[in-house]
Amino acid sequence: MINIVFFGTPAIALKSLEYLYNSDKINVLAVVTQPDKPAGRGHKLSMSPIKQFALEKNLPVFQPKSIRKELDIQNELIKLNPDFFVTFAFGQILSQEVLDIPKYETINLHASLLPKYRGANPIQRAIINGDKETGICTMITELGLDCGDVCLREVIQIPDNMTCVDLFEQISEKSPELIEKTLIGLVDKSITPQKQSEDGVCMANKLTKEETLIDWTKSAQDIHNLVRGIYKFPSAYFIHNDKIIKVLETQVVKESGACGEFVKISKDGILVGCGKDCILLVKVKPEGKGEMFARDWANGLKK
RNA sequence: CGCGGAGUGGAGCAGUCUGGUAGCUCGUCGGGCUCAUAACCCGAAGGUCAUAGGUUCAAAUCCUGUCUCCGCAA
Repeated sequence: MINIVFFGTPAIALKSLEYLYNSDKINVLAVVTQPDKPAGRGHKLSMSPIKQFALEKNLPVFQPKSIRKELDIQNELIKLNPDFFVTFAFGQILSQEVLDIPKYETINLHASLLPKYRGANPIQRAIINGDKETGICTMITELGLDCGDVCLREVIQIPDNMTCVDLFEQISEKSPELIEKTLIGLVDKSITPQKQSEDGVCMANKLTKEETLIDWTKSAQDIHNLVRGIYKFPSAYFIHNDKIIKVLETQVVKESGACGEFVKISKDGILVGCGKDCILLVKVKPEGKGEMFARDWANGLKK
């Protein structure tokens, strides 16, 4: 039986926690997650999905504002005498003192094929950049950002119409087993962590507001990649009559037209000119409104 | 009590300020035109205007409460 403490916060890590909790080879001693925060409309205090699960299963929950600074929580973790720490989208940087607590290592799951896309936002970046494949890695956590030795990796294909929501889903599905295999492999020494190559290191930075605004002078393919890369959240958008219009679904069409102009409105949607080819807006979400077909939105516009 | 937008035939909207016949762009159905059509022409069906009260001769419209959806911000 391998004893672990699970560090995680958002929904993408939930299946992994659940899987490890149900595994007969793994024993989850406790869960560490971000503090409850006022979130959403109305600023209601809400807890992370990971905490909700932990409460349901009566697992001990720790919620440090900063795990590096809160020695009392560190001491509690030491008392648990864990073999591993497992981190997955925890959202805080650990210190060497924390990394030294578990008997073996601290294992992190990162959602890219390292050393590509180190950092905060590997999933959406892979789609925005038009990559044909990405993946997940388990790695030994070291002090630098996602620079530790890689234990296991799994490739995930990105078809042309995959959205980040689909990719999140796949990563969420595939991660649990990879983590379990990693833990077992490290204990029985069947896995030897490999150094990351220095070639191909690149960072996946957080998205800025400017990046999510559609630039119609770019190629239709680039815009399409942006739209599906940040589908649902935060969504690519443009401004029309001073309102934010989010774009949820598009298709690249081999036609030409002036950048940003509505070239044609048909039952399929709104065809907009781009730097290269045209992009067909299929589904949009105007500010203050729900998701709708672009064609329906066009119907209601004043002529 | 973070800021704000919205609920009107099946869809998207206007009408609300200034109370007085339910409107627009589509869709659906029927008919016409056409070799044909997602195009065009003619016609029809379909709405207790989110909900509960109040004001009024009269409320989609003014006042009060409730429910629901959404954008920003975090």
